[in-house]
Amino acid sequence: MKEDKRELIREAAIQVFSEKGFHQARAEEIAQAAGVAVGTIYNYFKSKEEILLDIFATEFEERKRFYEQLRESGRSVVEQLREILREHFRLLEEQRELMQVLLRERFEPSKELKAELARLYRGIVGYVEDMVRRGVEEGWLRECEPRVIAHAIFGAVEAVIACGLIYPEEEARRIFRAAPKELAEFIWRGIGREGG
Amino acid sequence: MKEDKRELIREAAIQVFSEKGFHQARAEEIAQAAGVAVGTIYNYFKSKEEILLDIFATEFEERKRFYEQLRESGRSVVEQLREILREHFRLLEEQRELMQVLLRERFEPSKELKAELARLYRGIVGYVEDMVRRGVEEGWLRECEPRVIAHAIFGAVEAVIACGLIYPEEEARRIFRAAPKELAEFIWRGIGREGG
Amino acid sequence: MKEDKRELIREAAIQVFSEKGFHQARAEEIAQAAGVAVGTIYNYFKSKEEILLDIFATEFEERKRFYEQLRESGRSVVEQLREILREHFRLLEEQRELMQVLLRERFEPSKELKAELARLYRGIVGYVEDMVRRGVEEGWLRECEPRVIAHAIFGAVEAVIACGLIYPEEEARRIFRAAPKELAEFIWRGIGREGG
Amino acid sequence: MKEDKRELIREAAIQVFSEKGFHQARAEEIAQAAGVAVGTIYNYFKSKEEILLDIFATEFEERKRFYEQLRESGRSVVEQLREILREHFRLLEEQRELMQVLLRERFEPSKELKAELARLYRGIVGYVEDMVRRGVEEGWLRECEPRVIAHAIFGAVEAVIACGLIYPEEEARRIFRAAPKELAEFIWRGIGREGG
DNA sequence: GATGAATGAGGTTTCATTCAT
DNA sequence: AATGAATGAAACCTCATTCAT
Repeated sequence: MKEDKRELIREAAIQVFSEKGFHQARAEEIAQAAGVAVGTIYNYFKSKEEILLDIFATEFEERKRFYEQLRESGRSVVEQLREILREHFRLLEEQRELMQVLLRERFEPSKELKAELARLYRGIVGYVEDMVRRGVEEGWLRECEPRVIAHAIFGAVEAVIACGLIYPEEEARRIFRAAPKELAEFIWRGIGREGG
Repeated sequence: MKEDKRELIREAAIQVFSEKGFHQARAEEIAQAAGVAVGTIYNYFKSKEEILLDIFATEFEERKRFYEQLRESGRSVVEQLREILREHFRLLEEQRELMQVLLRERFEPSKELKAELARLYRGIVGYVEDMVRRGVEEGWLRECEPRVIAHAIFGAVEAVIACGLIYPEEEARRIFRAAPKELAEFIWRGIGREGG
Repeated sequence: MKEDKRELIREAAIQVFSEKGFHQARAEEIAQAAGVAVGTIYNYFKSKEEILLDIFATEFEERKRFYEQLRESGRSVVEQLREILREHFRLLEEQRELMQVLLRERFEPSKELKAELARLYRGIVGYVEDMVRRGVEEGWLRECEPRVIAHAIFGAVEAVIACGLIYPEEEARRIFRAAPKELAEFIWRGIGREGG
Repeated sequence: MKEDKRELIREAAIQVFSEKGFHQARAEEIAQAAGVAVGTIYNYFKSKEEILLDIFATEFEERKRFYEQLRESGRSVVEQLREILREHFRLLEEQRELMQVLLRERFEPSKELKAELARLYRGIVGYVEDMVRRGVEEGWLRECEPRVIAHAIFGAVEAVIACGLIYPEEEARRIFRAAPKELAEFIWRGIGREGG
């Protein structure tokens, strides 16, 4: 019950942040979107910043679990990559607004958030990096700098996702339909063993 | 002379925006960084937003010229891609702060900026898209969705650049040294004709 | 039973008011200190202000009784004064926190409280004033303006008590030990008949 | 010019603080009383608290100078005491509102102010304490605890001054007229050498 | 053109009080 | 009677922008 209200506020915040961006989002708007009074927000979160941080933490926690399950699934690296892309774009369709927030506020430079966001972000990219490193060690992937490549992969995916912020609804949808296959191909060729 | 002062303010704004982010940057700070009074800023720019817009416009204008020259240089698509990456990372070293601003505020959703930024951004990616499309038509590149791939390329590069916001100075530099070659390889394999 | 709870809350309020002052004291803190829920406070008091008022009223009522008993005790004015000082400093040791509240919030100017506090305060000083007036009439004390002198006596005592708010614990205790005798001497010489 | 505005705001704050008390005084009211906009206050003071602190510091600085001049005036201790009382009551008539603020907010318990106010307050009482101590050493005053007596003197004076907060205007004025002589007598007898 | 003091709308957060359980 | 989550008015302070000098 108590957590329901907190969740309610978090969802409302995601919606408002995605529309206006973190700094433009007023506490009053979040409250309205959640159907509660302004004061109620502060019964569940210490500050507006804490809501954003909570959104990141929750989401990254979930991705972390996803990556860990994947890692232990015993599937091939190619399949793991495909799975990651599929999951990313599934989230994108289902939680478009959340994704927008994660994308936009990623580099939020306010002192208190910066360190924490960077930590969470690095954590996630770290999974891809590990995967690539193991792929190279096990001979599935060509020689490369796993950290650079991990960021490149992440960036490629995110940039395509960001089309949702840039192109009109219709065009965005067209892009998203083609994206998973295109990206998988692009990434696989980019790092796969020649002739693999 | 008149343009010197405007330029001075723009440079100062880049510096402050890169440190604090657009919304955290106070007009007073920009004025101080520029060595002028606050009022002076408003003799050259209508608002804080207009400075950001100007930064984007100027930078994108420059890139546009660069891409156009490149397109008419008659070089092969591979070489053009290499050249683009080289240029990107050159800018990154020389104008780290500017790049940070461009990255961070890209999705700035404020009403007035959004449309304009989207237009500028699409313009730039459009060049890569065109290049890829021609590459495919001319048989240099494999069959693909040029728009998706263009964004993927762009995103891959930007994500690696963004490492500068995430990793400590030392680590970032290490990444940047390896990045151009790694990325060129990644992208080229990703879109090149098999056996190309 | 009912009064026990009200008393419990009053005691808690004294403690919190003495630590933070009336305006800095939050209802939640008082509730916590009393070991009840916030709502319970409002079952016994109409408002936070009413608690403060009740603290003053209760305390002043008690002092009033003390002064009346003293007046009817038939003791000499000198002895009555000594008794008052003794009582004051006894209270100070026993109810340091209460005394701090009485001192600090005495001039609390909020509309509803002001008149009432002034009335209570004047009532108390009035006893000393009466005592001094009778002392003069009966020839025990020198000619003087009883009202001015009554306030002076009261002030002298309170200022010494206030040392507890100003000096560190240790120093305050040292002062308090010497205070009753010093003050009695000071006041007695100040208003006694010469050569008395 | 610049200091004029700061002074203007300080005066306005004294007026509002004296009417409503520090915590009840809203920044907006102070601004209105000063005939400036709210923001202007914050161009001259970091916070509302800083205004109060500034009022204390300025006033105490002035008193410090007064005490130091007095100390070096070579006058007898009796005369010095009379002079202090005269000055106190002169200020009271001229700057009734300021005195109310100094009295009321003296024990303000907010963390940041408390230490500073206590320091300033102790500084002032310290002068009286020194004077009494020298009086005792030089044989003008009877044996006593100078610190206790200094606070008693201060308190006696302040309590009489506080009548201005408690009694109606007319009655207060009547008290103030009699007060300096009465208090001087009271204090002098209280600490003077017998038969002095 | 340059200045920077003044402006005041607007934002976040607090907290006394209520009321359904 | 007791609870404590919800309320929302109110307060402090910020800062983009203006304009008289």
